[in-house]
Amino acid sequence: MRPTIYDVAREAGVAPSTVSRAFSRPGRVNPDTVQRIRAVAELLGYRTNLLARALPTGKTSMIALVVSDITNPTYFPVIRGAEAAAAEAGFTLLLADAQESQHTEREAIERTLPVIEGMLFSGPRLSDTAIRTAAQQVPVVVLHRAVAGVPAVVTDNALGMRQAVEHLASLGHQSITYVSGPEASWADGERWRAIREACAKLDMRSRRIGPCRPTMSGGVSAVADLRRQPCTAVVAYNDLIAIGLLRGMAQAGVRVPGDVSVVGFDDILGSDFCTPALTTVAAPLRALGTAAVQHLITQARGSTADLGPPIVLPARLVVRGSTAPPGGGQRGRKRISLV
Amino acid sequence: MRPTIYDVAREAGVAPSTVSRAFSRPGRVNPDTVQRIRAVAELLGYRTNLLARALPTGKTSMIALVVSDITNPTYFPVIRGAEAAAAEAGFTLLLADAQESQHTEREAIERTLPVIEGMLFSGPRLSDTAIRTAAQQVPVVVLHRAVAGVPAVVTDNALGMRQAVEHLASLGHQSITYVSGPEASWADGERWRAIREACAKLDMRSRRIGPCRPTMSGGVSAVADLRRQPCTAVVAYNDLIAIGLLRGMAQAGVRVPGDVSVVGFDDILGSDFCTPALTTVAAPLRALGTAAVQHLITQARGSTADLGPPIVLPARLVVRGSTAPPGGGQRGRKRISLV
DNA sequence: TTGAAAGCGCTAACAG
DNA sequence: CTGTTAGCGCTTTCAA
Repeated sequence: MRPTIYDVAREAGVAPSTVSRAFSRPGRVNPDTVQRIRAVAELLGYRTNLLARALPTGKTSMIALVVSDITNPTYFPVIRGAEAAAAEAGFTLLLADAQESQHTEREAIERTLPVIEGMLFSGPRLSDTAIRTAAQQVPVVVLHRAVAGVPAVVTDNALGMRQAVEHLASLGHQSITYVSGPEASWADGERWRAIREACAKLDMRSRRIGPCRPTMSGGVSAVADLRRQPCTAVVAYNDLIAIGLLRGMAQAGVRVPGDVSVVGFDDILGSDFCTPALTTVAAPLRALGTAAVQHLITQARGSTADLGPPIVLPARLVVRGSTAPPGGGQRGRKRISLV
Repeated sequence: MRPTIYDVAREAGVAPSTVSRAFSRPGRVNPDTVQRIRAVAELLGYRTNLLARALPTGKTSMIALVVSDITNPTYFPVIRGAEAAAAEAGFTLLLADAQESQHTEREAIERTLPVIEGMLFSGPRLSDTAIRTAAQQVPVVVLHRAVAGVPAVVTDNALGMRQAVEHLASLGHQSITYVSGPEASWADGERWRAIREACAKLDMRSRRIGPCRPTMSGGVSAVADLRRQPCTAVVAYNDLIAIGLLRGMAQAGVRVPGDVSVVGFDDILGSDFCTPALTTVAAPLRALGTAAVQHLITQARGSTADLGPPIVLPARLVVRGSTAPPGGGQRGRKRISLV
């Protein structure tokens, strides 16, 4: 059996409550006593049972991360960042996958709610109200999306897209086609708006096609649409779509970046494997995870819940091989980067 | 406040213990009473507090997955599979990252041990004895590695490598160079041995270079070694190395698969993005995760711990564009697959 | 089949 | 600063 505070108390010749104090608020105990208790505990291999502690206090040292679809490579860096930040703060991360289903997402909430001190939603499919309801029961932070009244951490989509547009402009492109993602997506709206505005400012034309499933095959099938109304530069909702475009174009004999330049969004793993390597707006995915966890823990432990506006993390353009001046033939090929 | 069994008991006009029974062993309660209790519970929005249940029973419905390095894309599908299987069985998954550090891995174990019903290790860096020690305290399943006396789920490395060798043989290659992974890796040993044996059987020569960090840059730097002793076919320890090789060779002006064929292992996300798309041994990553969780839960809930031999899951070769007959010049290019 | 009572390991008042 | 005394919400004997 695992030793308990009672075992330690007996060995150390103190009351159980003193042992408890020695671990939870060492300041309130005689330093010598703490020493002794620590020593005995060490000897016996005692470790406080977080579960038992949680019952009276409600402090479980656990937070849950609910991702809308664990299959989406975008979320992996987020998970990593969240895990790292949680571990650093002494928290354990529960991972739940909503599998793109509102029902499953609700289930996950119900199941973990009594066990956790806070909940992170990455790309939730839930309605704003559903999220607000959850937020009333437990501290919540939403990622990749802004929900009024709920703390959020998001990518600076506008900043990223502006850089993409400026990059294309500087290469000499006159117009941009945006291949949009899921219709209901908050991020999609933001990205498209940013492109339109940036184009307007630079006297470029902008056009939008889609919506398009945010997957590689979604991108492949968007190529047909794209060829119907040719253009020299396309920006995709995300990397998966962009890579699909690359694929589809290669098949169709369209050269990238010779005939058309392609820009992605996210900088997922693999966006530098493809040929040509993808020029893309790198979202601060890992940082999003860390920031969200920190925000959540502050909220959970801190007294006042002054949420403030969403935390916006900067995105930055990574120029690789898929963009070049219009009509540049093979010229862009040399840009393939090894990073 | 969340309703408790006491609230339900009062409303339903029964004793709290009866409510408890109604949920934990409905068989031992009058069906009508169960009905009534269920109804009241539903009405009040009661859900049993897993934490509180866990204290007296030790059944937390949680299992931990400790991955050696959450950064490694190989583990993504494993995590997915594990999460899915856990959720299906009504378990919640705790995720911990050992960050390639034995110390962190130990910490994770210590921290989660009292909270969980079982523990999964994916590619642990711990010694066999350390793992066995953990296995004495709580049900354990190890992935990607065989540890005597501890249940394990592994890839059929030999089967996979045999297919790779046969494929290369059928293309007409006479010898194979294996670019090995981390020295201490159990899987590396298995893979190299399988190649040697398969080559011997087919009258092919085999050679091994490395060890090599299992990363893309590891692969890039292995190219120098490779060029010192030219060959027509190379098999890499994993996809990351293989993709690095592709990169390094492209830079060095070596054509793949024209001048040399390359085969990877794992079939990670992105191995089909690269150019040429990588021929690789697809490890049953997702299945590994699911199987491990199922095995673990059986063990945790089942009475007798008859572990038996490791569960071995089949691997299969996925032929894409990076392999072709030796001296085939550009011939292989057409093989690029879209899948 | 049901109720009463004790306790899981820990914390949190409240005295001393 | 430390000991005593109640619980946290649930399960589990033990009687009835």
